Amino acid sequence: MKDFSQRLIEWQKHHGRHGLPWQQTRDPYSVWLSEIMLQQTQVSSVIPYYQRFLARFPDISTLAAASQDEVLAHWSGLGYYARGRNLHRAAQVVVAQHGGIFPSDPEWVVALPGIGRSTAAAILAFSFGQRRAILDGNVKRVLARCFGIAGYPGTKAVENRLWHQADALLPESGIEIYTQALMDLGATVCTRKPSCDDCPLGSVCVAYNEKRVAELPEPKPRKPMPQKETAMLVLLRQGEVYLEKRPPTGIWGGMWSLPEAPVMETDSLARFGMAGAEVSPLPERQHSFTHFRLRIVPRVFEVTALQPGLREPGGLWLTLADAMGAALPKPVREILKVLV
DNA sequence: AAAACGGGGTG
DNA sequence: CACCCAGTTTT
Repeated sequence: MKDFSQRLIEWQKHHGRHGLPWQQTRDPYSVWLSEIMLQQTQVSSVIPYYQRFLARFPDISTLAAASQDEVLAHWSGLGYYARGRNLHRAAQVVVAQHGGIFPSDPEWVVALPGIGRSTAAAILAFSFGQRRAILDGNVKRVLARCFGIAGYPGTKAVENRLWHQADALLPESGIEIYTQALMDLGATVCTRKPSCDDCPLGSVCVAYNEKRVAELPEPKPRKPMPQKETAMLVLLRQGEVYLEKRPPTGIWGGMWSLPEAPVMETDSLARFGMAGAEVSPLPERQHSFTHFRLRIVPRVFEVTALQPGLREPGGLWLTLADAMGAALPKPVREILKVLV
């Protein structure tokens, strides 16, 4: 598709990103370093790290000979330290297996730790001018929209179609500027909230012309989160409420919370060595965690008797005011708020 | 709070 | 192969 690549290349000349440090070189090691650092990290954050890193480790052999500690020290602040560890290990592989020369065979490149198919293609295109397709998150978005490719790009079938398109679209020449254009368009125009007015593909983009820009690419299908439920006991006695400290790890680790009981349980008070009467019910609430949703059924009791000598480890009677000053999970705070 | 990210690892 | 993960930023 000449139209596609030519539009991108023309657009790149005026609207793409130019003059970045790693665009001034074809040294494979420098290009490699930039591609790794740019994974999940924005250009502006990468630039100072890239320059410091190259100053200290100017070539693959120097990097391979360094200690992991020193490599990670130069990565410190960039995040995703597995990238730094993989880069370091890969440098040692390049020294051991390729005499310190970065390989130009894609099979060898993808075999290096931290380099997948797309990253390998980017490195080989930018450093050796090889005509290879990239397919990162940005490019997936551009292609899914431009060619109206439905389905979640994380599935093999959709990904295969995207790779096939990406391959078919490659220009005969100008792979470097074209590859950079795809990345830049995806990063600056064809974003999740795209600026289609500024897009050179507007007239050919299926999603744009069918007004499906917001629907493509399709998001990952979410499995319905497990729904759990618990009763939270609001135990009141002489104007005080009973709180207990949660275990240090897990949900709400180390925070102060209300004692919990199965929603069905009828004599929950007995488990706490107390007697009393249940009073007005409070409204239920839903709380969402990363991995499940929790239906919270608050149950309020006026406690009239404490088992003598009761020692609840981690339990504490607090005035409502003091309780509200403690480290409470949000739903607990909201339950207590209606009582003050 | 939830989605996205690229590579790696698991079943 | 489909799926999940760790660790982080963005929405």
